[in-house]
Amino acid sequence: MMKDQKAFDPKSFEDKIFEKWTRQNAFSAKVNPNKKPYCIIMPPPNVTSAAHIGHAMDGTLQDILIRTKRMQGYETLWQPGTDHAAIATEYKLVEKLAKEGKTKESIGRERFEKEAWAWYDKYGDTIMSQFKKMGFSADYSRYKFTMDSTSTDAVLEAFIRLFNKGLVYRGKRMTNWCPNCGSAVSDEEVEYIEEKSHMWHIRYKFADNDGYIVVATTRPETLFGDVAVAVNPKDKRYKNLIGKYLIVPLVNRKIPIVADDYVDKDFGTGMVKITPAHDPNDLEVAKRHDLEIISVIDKFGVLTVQAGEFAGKKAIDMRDEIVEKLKGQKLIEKIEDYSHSVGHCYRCKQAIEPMITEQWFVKMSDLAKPAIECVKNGQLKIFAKKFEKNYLHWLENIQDWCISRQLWTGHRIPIYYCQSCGNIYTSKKPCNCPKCGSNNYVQDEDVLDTWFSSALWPFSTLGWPNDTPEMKYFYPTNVLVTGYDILLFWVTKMVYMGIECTGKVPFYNTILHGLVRDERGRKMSKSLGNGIDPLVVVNDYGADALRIALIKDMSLGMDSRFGETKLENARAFLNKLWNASKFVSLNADKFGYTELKPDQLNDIDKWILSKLNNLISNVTRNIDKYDIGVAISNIINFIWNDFCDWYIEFVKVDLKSDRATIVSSVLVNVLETVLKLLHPFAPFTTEFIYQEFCHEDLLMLADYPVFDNKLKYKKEELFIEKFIELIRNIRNYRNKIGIQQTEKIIITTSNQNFKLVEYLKKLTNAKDLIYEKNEKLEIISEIGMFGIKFEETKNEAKKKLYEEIEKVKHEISRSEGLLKNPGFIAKAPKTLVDAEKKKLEKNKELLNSMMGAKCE
RNA sequence: GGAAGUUUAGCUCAGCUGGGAGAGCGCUUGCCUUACAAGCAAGUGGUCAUAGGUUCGAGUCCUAUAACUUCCACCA
Repeated sequence: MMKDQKAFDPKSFEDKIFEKWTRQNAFSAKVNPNKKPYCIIMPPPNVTSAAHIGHAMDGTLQDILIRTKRMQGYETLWQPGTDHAAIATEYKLVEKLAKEGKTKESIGRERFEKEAWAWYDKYGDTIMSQFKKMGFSADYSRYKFTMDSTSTDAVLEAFIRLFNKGLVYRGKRMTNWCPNCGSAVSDEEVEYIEEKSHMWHIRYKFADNDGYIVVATTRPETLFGDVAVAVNPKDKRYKNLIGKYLIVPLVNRKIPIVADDYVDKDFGTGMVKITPAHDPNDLEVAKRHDLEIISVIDKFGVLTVQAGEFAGKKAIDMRDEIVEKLKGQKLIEKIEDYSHSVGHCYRCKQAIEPMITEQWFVKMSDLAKPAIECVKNGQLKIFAKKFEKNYLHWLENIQDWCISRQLWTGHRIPIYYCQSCGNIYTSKKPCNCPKCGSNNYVQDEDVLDTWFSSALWPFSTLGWPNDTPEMKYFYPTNVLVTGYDILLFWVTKMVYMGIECTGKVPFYNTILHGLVRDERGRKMSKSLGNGIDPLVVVNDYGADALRIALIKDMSLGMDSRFGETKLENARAFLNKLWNASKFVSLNADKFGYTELKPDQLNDIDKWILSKLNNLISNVTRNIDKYDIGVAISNIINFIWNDFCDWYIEFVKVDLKSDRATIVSSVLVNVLETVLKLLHPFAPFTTEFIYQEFCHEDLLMLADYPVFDNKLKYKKEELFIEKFIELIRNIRNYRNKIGIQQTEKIIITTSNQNFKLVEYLKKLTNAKDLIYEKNEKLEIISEIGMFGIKFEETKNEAKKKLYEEIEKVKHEISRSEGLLKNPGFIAKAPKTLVDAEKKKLEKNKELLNSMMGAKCE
């Protein structure tokens, strides 16, 4: 067991500990009216692939909160699940089928859906087993999936409610079309990428003479769809051209020159070709001028018959050929280099084609209002606060949400078209037309945007629309933890759908963390090959090291870097804890341990207990503020510095004395308390060590430590801090003058009342401490004057003393300057002025004694 | 074009409501001191991006500037 094991070896116990938790159902949540509920709904990872390091951080943060609250006596539910990610999954499935020489059409919708489910199950299982490896204490028995029956029921209910309220409508509008995915995508799913391209200046001849004008375009292949050329009405150059007609090159169609404010007369040539079928702005112009809409690119990105000889070929591939042809006809004025941003599908990275299609939309104006309000009035808080601006700005300017997707993966839209009477109706299950009773109906072919089901996730997982005990007890949930990158995609949707469907905000607090970048600060990506597999890390360093490395330097809303250095550091810390525990355990076996009795404690014991007590309040406060990185740093500093470097070193003295049982008891007490504080961060290691102390119960279900006023030993705490300073001074001093740490020295002091002799000797490696005044060198501390006996005076000693004197002199002049300043005396707080005066006095005394010390 | 964030030691980052610059890693020196060399002790290292301002006092508040990052919008 631990005592026989030289070093921390997480592989030897992690799986066993997890089994133990599982066997005791330690993760399971029940509706328990005797306890306060605390609930976190896990953001569902996409089933497109295994979990990555970002999920590891996201989950670690949630697990820390859940485990802390569980120990603090809340009934905690951490609700896990996964998301079907329609577009992304369909993309991967189609890719997979292509490798097998099939297409989705060739196997048909039914078989395709079967394939999809096999995929969902495979990755859902993979992700959950990864989460278990990382120690995430979610209630896996409640695993949900955005396509399972409960989620489907919620989706149908929500859709029908919105439809009946008139908040869902169908419209023929300009939408973002991904020719590669063969589907519309929402505004949020379009990613603008800066691309180097050209601006082609094309000549358009007049209909009635040989003259021409020049328009500039970045998309020459759309010219077949031109229905006008627009100029700004205020543009004097072209005023007399308005109303004249031009001929579209290559297709020889006659189009008018119109005037419209939309045109910027200073951009390009001040003339814009209007292609309403493939540009949202052009469409607006066309509407104003009652122009025809000519579609030249179809759903596959292929040119239509309108493109004449180019029809049937991919529009993007034909660009150069079209330009060549124009060149041949001397219709190209010039070609400029030009870089502009082009919309791309965020999944498949192909260029988006704006296209007029018929889609279903959710009307946003009414839904957005309460979602804005709840953040403004503080009902819903966003951490870090800076993101509230983004959130509000987004919702205040939101456009209607396109929710239909031309895919087979996802929830099929519950809309039916009666073939007999033309009625359009919605229903949870296929049913005869409610208007004419006909059974001749068809369901809409499209599926819903994945985010439609994700938007319902905080309550669909709890059983909504049914009035389940879970809904009553756990909803609204307490906190949502996710990356700031999906604040606008997802968080906003959950809020307005939550308020619309349940009348309540879905969660009170939102924590937004940053992205995990690689050690050099680069985004992790497949193309760079710098991605890190969490399971590989768990295998190499252990789950707890992974967790600590991920969150230690994290601050909310900021990207963080991650790599070997941090992992090694985290593992070193756990190894330190391991060895400290071994030390405590060995001594506990040898000397036993009891309840602490205050009258048996000396100043050093009180010091560590008081420090521990402070730690409890700091950690608790920081976790409540979601300063998770600060909280873990507090704990690490306490364990490594206060407990290991000082307290354990101090008590090595006591363990050889009749105080052995007393300090052994303090050691056990401090260790167990700190294990509890650390448990949410490093669950495996702490649980394992705790079990080594022969506990029947689980650490993860133990009571969380609370600040205890009785353990506040302010005086002793300060005194020992001074004592530690003294030891540091002596070590520093002897080091500077070249007496090695291993070499025994004799310390002298004039402080007859000094009681901590044995500790001082042990920690400075002194042979003896003798009472004697007027040493060659004096070390001043508030505890007294100490010196080191030398056989010879050394030059370094003189130098050192000189340096010290200079330092004190500097301090004196600083204090004097400050105290001479009338403004400071008048306006600074009294306590500060008094403290400064005291400091001055003390330093003057110190200087005197130093000047008195002689170096021969 | 609009907005937000960042800028502190060689590197990664802390620094709460303004009151003497911090940690870890790295580096230097000395140590296997019977829990731990994944360790111990000591040390080196910063005009807190720049310029102004408010204040008795500014890393901290205000105003500009610069660099980097991100989000939003997008003019053909």
